[in-house]
Amino acid sequence: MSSSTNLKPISWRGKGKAADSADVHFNDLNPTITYRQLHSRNLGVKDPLRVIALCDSDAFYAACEQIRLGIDPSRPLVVQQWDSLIAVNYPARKFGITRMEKIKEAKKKCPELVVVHVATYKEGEKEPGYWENPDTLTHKVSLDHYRRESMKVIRMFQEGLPSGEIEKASIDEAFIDFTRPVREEILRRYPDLAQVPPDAPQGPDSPLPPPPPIMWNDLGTVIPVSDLSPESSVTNTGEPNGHGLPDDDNESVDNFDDSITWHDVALAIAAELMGKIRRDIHSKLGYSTSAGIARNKFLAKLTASYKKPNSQSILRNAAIPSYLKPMPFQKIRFLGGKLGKAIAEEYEASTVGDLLNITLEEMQRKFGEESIWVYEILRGIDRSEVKEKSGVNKSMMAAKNLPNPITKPSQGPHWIRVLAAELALRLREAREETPALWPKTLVLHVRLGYDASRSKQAAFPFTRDASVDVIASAGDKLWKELVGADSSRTPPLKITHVALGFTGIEVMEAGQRTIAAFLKPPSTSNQAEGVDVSVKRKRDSRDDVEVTERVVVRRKSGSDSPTVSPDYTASFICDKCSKRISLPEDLMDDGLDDVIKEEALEALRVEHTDFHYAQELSRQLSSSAPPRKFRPSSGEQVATTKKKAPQHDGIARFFAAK
DNA sequence: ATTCCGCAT
DNA sequence: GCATGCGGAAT
Repeated sequence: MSSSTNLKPISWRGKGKAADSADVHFNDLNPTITYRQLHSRNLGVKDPLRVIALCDSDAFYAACEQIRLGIDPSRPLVVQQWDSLIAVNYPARKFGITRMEKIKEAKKKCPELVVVHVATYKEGEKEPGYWENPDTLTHKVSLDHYRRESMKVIRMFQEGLPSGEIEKASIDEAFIDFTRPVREEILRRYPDLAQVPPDAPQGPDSPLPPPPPIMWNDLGTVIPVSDLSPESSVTNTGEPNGHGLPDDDNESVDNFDDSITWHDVALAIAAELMGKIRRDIHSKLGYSTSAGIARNKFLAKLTASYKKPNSQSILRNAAIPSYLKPMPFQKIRFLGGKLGKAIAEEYEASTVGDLLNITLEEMQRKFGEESIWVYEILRGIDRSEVKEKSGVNKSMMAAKNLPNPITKPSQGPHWIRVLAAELALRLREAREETPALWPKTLVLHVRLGYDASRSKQAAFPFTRDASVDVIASAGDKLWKELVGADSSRTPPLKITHVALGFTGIEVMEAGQRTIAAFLKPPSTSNQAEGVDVSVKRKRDSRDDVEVTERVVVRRKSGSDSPTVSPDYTASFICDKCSKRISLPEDLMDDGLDDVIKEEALEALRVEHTDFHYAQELSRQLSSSAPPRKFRPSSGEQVATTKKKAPQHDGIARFFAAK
């Protein structure tokens, strides 16, 4: 009722401004493709040959455990977290087992069910493990294994598609932009199309010749053009199907061969490529996947759920209207929540078809300007791009609900230590992949009693060896600031949730990365020893310039006396800033090859020069964007910002000897 | 910077 | 539910 009035419209995801819906392009399901369009490279979301796929793993957590334990994939298996289930594989679904069910019930439905409890951190342990009887009072869930497996899958996408953009959308799914690889393949298969025929009536703007016929048979399930039954898209039969790929079958392979378009050819090629990668993933890693292939992200996502598990579905443009019409719109991404509910109530609607006669103006009046996004989605239009996200998250959080709430401030450090152990491990592993990964801040969240929650953040020291101790003590400090140390307080302390996390995690770019490549990775076996090079960033009040101090911290772990004055042999003096620029000292010990040192020094020199150049640019330029290599990876600009120096002004900063 | 919210898997 | 992750917005 009135609750729908003050609804915050969902965020506008498309880049551009709101479309004039007279933008015929997106409405045209059968555009004529010209040579110019085929040869063009940068049509973006308006590319008439755009092809996007969404590929996700079937019951991913369950599959992870099944593979880890070498269990026959046809056996019913669930993943348990405390008393409930967080994943149910397809064989188990056949017994009617669902998530959000108690293990008791599940076992009753299927006595031979394999139940695996998710790994947990035990207090004091540095690594998670699969313990006998994990207790929510003393243990903390670890999803590390799933993250690691997820990365393996993502890597296979990336390797299988050097020219395609990959957006990791969640732990078990990724969007893939096939537009470019498909175009390359079209030109490879039909080389004649590379040239505009001399007799083409309108030169490059002439339409392509008629497309070749398509053999869909092994490419996946083609969503039929005329099937109006909602059942087909909703039901999940959960066929027994642990084994081979592909299992796709087309009920109606061909009652549309005369209507084949070049976009269908593009879809078919994408399906071929997608199938190859999926088979590869299955044979190399063991995971079965499902994919949807269509002209944009939203349709790809919807299409992926057409048939699961272990299959792929293809949505031809011609089938879009009939596929969408009976679709319950609350299944659509971003319409699963409040907005979807409000719309359903407002118009007493449940399917996309029910909403098709609501005009744009009407919707905007009720739900705000931005509901054009909804209006378009209902018509199969989605202008959002596949944004390259290789899997390095911008934040990393470890959280714990406390069924047994903390009542005394002194209990904080215990859980903080557990969370810190997880963060340390995760950061270390992330850096095995991407050495040049640097978290900027550490945040501590706590929830008090019912609803109130507070958080506190602080800069995290720049250190390559972010050990449990470093993280935990930084966390403890935040805890003190947040909770205080006094155990006597007005409303008695009652903390039901603690979370510790890194934010602002960034990958160093080009020049910087070359340096990072030379950094010795922290010893994985014994990370308690070693030298931390941390840097304090301080503001110099006088001239508003950032100064840095180099701080060498020696960690405990028995043995050795602190080494304090490193011997800087490999260094140079920059004639621009007349600073001595040195290689990190830990590169200098353990008899590193001189040649390598030289290369590292050279990389450092290049990087340092780049740094000055970037500064130069940021001073001079105001209009044009800086070259990519000088931009922080997260996308904030360097050149256009008012700040005196780019955020990563440097590794130089960290390595410059005073 | 902090505190929310809402969305999603 | 739980454990995450993301982005936006109000303060």
